[in-house]
Amino acid sequence: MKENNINHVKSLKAVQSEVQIYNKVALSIDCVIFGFDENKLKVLLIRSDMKKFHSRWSLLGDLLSPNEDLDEAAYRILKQRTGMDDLFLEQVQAFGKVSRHPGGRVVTVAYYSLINVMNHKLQILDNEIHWHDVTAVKELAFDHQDIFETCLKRLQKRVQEHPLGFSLLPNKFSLRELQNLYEAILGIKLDRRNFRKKFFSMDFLVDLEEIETDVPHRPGKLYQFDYEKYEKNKKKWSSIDF
Amino acid sequence: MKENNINHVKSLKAVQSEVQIYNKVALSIDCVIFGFDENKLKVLLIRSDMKKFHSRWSLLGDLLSPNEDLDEAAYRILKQRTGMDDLFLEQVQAFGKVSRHPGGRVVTVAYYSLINVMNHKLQILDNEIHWHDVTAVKELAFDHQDIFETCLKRLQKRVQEHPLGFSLLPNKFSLRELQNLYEAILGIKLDRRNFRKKFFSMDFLVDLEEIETDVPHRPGKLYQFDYEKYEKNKKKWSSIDF
DNA sequence: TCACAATGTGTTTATTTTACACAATAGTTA
DNA sequence: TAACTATTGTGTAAAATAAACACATTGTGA
Repeated sequence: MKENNINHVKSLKAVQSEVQIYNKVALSIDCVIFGFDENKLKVLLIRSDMKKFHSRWSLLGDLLSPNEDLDEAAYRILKQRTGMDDLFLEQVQAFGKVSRHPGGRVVTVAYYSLINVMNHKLQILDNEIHWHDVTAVKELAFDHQDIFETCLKRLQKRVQEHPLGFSLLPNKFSLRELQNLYEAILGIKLDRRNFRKKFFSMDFLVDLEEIETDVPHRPGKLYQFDYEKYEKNKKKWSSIDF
Repeated sequence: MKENNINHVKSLKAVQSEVQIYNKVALSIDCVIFGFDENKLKVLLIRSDMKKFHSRWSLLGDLLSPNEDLDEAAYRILKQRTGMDDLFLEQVQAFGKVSRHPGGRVVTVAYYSLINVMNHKLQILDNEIHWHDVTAVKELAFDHQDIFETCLKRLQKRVQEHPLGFSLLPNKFSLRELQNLYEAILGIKLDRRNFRKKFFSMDFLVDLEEIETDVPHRPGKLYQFDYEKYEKNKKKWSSIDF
C-alpha cells in the first residue's frame, strides 16, 4: 500500500521520478481521517519514511489519477485505508506552496472524513498506520500540520452547524457518549443539562428504550440518530452552536 | 490578455495543446471577483469564445505556473485584471470533475475577492470583461456556475462572521450604504435601527464628523472602518449574524 | 445494605434578538 | 420663503434564546 502514497515512499529519487511523470505540477489528495475512541478524538496517520522527514507522521494521501474526480480519489484513499466507502467526506481546500513537497511541485487537495473506529479496527493491517490523539498531533511531515489544523478547525465549525458527529459514534449511543464527542471535538466542557435540552429540542434522536450495559453506575438510555427526522426538522433550527 | 486565460482562448485545439504541456492533470485558478455598485452586488466576468461555450460568460482564470504558490497565482490574476494588489482574497475550494474542461483534464482552485469598483473603473480595458449583477448570473461556461454559486455562498457566510464588507465600499461611507451592501450580499431586507445598533455595538466605525453631499434629502453621517479597533474588539463579539 | 458514580430532570436569570414610531434635517418645488 | 418630500437618527418593550444551577434516582461493587 505504501506505493500509493506520494508522501510515503522509500527515497527522494523515487518520489521525484514519480512526480516528473506529471509534468510541471502534480496533484495529490490528502485525507484527515477522524475517529473517536476512548472519549478522545483521533486522527489516522502514517509514518513517513522519506529521509527529509525521518520518522515523522503524515496524512494519508495519493496522487490524483487522470481519470478520476477529486472526490472519487478521496473516496478511493479512504476505501483503501479503512475498507469503507460510505463515509462522511468533505473537501476543505487546496494547499499549494511551491516547496511544500520535496519530490517536486505537488499541489494537494485536503479532505477530512469521519469514521466509526469500532467498525474499522480490523482494517488497519499496515502497522505503520496509527490512530493519534488530536491533542498530541504535532510536527507532521510536509505541510501536513497546517493541513491537519485547518481540517480540524473546519470540523469544529461544521459540527456546530450540522449533526455530523453521529458518523463517529456507534449506531446506538448514550447522551453521555454524544456529549463526550462534542467536548472532544470542540475541546471545551459543556453543561450536561443544557446539552441534553439542546439535542432533544432538535428532535432527531430516537429513544431506543434500551440502556447501557457494563457500566459501573446507573446506565444511561440509548439513542439513535434519525436522518429522516433531521431532514424534516432542520429548517426549524439553524445551527447547533454551543 | 486573452492568452492568459485558459478558459478564454480561440479554439478547442489551442486549449488542448496548452493543456497537454501539462501532462495528465493541469491546474488552474479561477477568481470570482465581487464588486458593489449602484447598490447591487456585482461579479466580474469575461466572455468565453470557445466554440462549445459560444458567447457564454466565464470567470477570470489562468493556468498555475510551476513556480508560483496558489495564492500568488490568484493575486497575479487579480492584478492583471484590476490593477490592484491589496485586495481581499480567499481560497474557497478546488473543483475537479474529470470532464469539467473540454480542453483536457484541468483541476481548478477557486478564489473570491472583493474590490472597490470606484477605484477600478478605469482598469478594465478589455471590452470582453463586464460587471454583472449577481442576481442575473446564469448558465456560465464550464462548471463556472457551480463555482460562482459556491463562492457567493462562502461570501454570504463570511460576511456574517467578519467585517469583510468594507473592502467593497469607498473609504468613507454612510450607514445606509453599508446596509445596502449587506442586503445585496445576503439578498434580504434588514431592519434599519437594529442594523445600526449592531454595527455601533461592535465599535469599529469611526464617525468622521462629515455628512453626505448631493443627496436630495437629509444627508447621513459618514464613517470609516477602523481596522485596529476591530482587531482590539473582535474577541468581544463572535459573529455579526443577521 | 451502604457507598459510589453517574443519570435524569426544570426553573430562574441573564442575554440577545426582534419589532416598531416619530421628530429632525436638507433639498426641491410651488 | 413656505410647504413638501425623502431619508436620517434615535430608544424601548416584548419575545426568544442561552446560561447557570441542585437533587432525587438507579445500578454496581465492596
